[in-house]
Amino acid sequence: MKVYIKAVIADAIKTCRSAGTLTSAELPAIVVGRPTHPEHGDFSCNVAMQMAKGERKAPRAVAEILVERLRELAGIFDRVEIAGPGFINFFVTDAAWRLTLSDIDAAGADYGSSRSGAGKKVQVEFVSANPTGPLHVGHGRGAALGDTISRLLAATGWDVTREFYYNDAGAQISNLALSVQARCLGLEPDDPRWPADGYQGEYIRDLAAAYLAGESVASDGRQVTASGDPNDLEAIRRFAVAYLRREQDQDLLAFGVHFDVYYLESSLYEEGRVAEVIRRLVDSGHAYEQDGALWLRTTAFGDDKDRVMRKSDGSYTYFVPDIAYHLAKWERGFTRVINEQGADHHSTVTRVRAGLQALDQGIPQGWPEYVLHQMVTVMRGGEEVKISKRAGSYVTLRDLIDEVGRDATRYFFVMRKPDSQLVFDIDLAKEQTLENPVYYVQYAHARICSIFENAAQQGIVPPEAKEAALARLETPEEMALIKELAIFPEVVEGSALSFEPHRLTYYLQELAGQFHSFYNKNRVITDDSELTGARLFLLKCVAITLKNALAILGVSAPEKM
RNA sequence: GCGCCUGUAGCUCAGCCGGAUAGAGCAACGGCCUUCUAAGCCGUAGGUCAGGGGUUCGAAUCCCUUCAGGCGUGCCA
Repeated sequence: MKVYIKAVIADAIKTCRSAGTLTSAELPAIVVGRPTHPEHGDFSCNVAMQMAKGERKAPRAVAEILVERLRELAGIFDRVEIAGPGFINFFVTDAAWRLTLSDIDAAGADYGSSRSGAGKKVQVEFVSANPTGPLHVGHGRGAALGDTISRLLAATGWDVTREFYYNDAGAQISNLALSVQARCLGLEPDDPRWPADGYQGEYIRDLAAAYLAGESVASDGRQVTASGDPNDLEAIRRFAVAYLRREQDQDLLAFGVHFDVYYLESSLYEEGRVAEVIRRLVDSGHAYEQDGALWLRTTAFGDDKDRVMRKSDGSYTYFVPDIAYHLAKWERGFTRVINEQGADHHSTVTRVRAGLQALDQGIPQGWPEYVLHQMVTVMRGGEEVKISKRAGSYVTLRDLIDEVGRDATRYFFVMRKPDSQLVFDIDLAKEQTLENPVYYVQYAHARICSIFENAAQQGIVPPEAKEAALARLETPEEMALIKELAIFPEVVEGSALSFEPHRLTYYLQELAGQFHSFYNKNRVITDDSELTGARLFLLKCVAITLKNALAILGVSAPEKM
C-alpha cells in the first residue's frame, strides 16, 4: 500500500511537471509516513514542504497543485487533504483496506514473506562459542538474535546458511584438557597442583567422570570414545571438546536453534589456510618483523595500532585464523556475511576487516557485516543473578530454558534492540499473567483458536474468501485490526534490513492488543450468520499473522492455554 | 587517554536515515465477567527526551561539547 502511494505521488509530480505547473528539476526522495494521529489520515507525505524551496512557492501552494492531480486519480482514496505546514494526508477507503484480508488468506503461512533477497546467498555466523563450557546467557542472546535474523532473511527471500565457528585447538583448549585431567586425578581447585587459570565449574567434574568411565560421545559428525587414561592429555582434549560440543548442541536443540555448518578452527591449520594467509599478507607488503614477532600494518586500514600475527614464540595470535576463516567464507561465495557477536568482541571487527583489506582480494571494505549485542544481566527477586551451580561463574542458557521455558527465553532475548543492554527478569518471564508479553501474545492466538473451536461445535462453517461478507466489517476495532494486519510485511522487511528482531515483538504486542480490544467490544459468534462469517474470516487472518510473526521468532503459537 | 554502545514517564523500554499534540508495557488510581478463555478490556494520572550550544521552516532524532553508566583498548579469545 505504501509502495503504491509512493508511486502515485511520483506520478503526480511527473504529470504536473510536464503540464508546467511544477518547474523544479529535482525529484525529492518521496517519504510516505504513518501519522500518529488518525485525523491526519492513514498515510502522509511531506514532499510539498521539501519541494517548496525549489519551486519558490509556499509549501501549501505546492501541495495544492499536487493534490489537485492526486484527487483525479482517486481510486483507493476517500480523501486527500492538505494539513498543517504542507503535509498531504491520504485517507484510504475501508473497502481498499479490506482487500488485504483476502491477500492474507491466500498467502497463509507465507503472509509477510517476500522475495526481496532474490534467492541470493547469505551466511549468518552466530554463537560460535568455544567448547570450554556450557553456553551462557550471552550466548543465549546471540543464539536468539542470530537465529531470528536468519529466519527474517529467509522470510525475505535469502538463501541462508547458519554457521557456528569454534576453536578446538588453542591455548584455552589445552587449559580445558589440563582442568579435566586435574579432576581425573581427584584434585580440587584449591589444590596447589590445580592448573593456573583452570576451569573450575562443576561440569568439569562430570566430564572427568565420563572420561574415566570410557564413555563414547558423538558430535559434529564424529564419534569420540574416551580412553580413560588420565595421563593421555591429547585423548582428554579430544574427548573434552566432543563432550562439551555435544552439551552445547543439546542446549541449542532445546532452544530450537540449528546450524547448517560447524566450522573448526583446527581445519584452517590442517588445510594450510593459516600459513597461506600469512604468506599472502607478507607478499602484499603489509607485514613486517619487529621484536621477534611478525606484525600486520592494520593501521593502514583504520586500526589504531598494528597487530601481531605471529608471536615471538612462533605461535599465531587468534586474529590470523580469523582472517583465514573469513577469507574462506569469501571464497565459498558468500558475498554477504553477517556476524552476530557479543559487543565485548567489538575490537575484532576492525582487525578482521583490516586483515581482509590487506589481502587485496577485492573484498568490500564493509564486509563482513556485524550485529553486536550488548551485555545481558539476569535478575531474580530484584537482585542480579551471577552464579550458576553448574558453570560456577556465570548463568547458563540451559538454566534459563529449564526455568522459564523456550518460548519466553527466546522472546525475551530479542525483545530489546541489540544495542541496548538487556535485563532478563526471570520472575517476569515465568509469570503466566498479563504482565508477561509472551503470554499476552500467545493468549491472543489461543483465544482465536478457541473461538473457532466454539464455532465448529455449533456447526458454523467459516466462509471462504469469496463468500465472506467483508463489507460487514466496519467497527473502529475491526478497521484498526485490518490496518494493523496490513503492515506486517513492512515490519518483516524493516526488521530484516536493519537486523532488528525487536520490531517484531513490538508489532506482536500491538497486534495482540488490537485483537483483545476487538474481542472485548465485539461478539464474533452471533445470530447474524453473515457478520459471524465475516468476523471469523478476519480472525483467521489475525491468527495467520500472529502465527507467522511468532514463527520468525521461533516461538510457538499455542491453540490452547 | 582513545574507540564503540547507552542515557526518553516511578520501572523496563520503543521511537533516532529530521516532521504535526513524544508512545507502549508494567507499577499507581477508578471502572468492566448470567455472554465465544478476566492469562482480557476501558478510563485517569504520570515527561526539562541527561545538561549546554549549533544546523533548519521544523530536532528526542543531525553536528559539537559536558556529565553519567557499560564494553573494549594484549605477542588472550
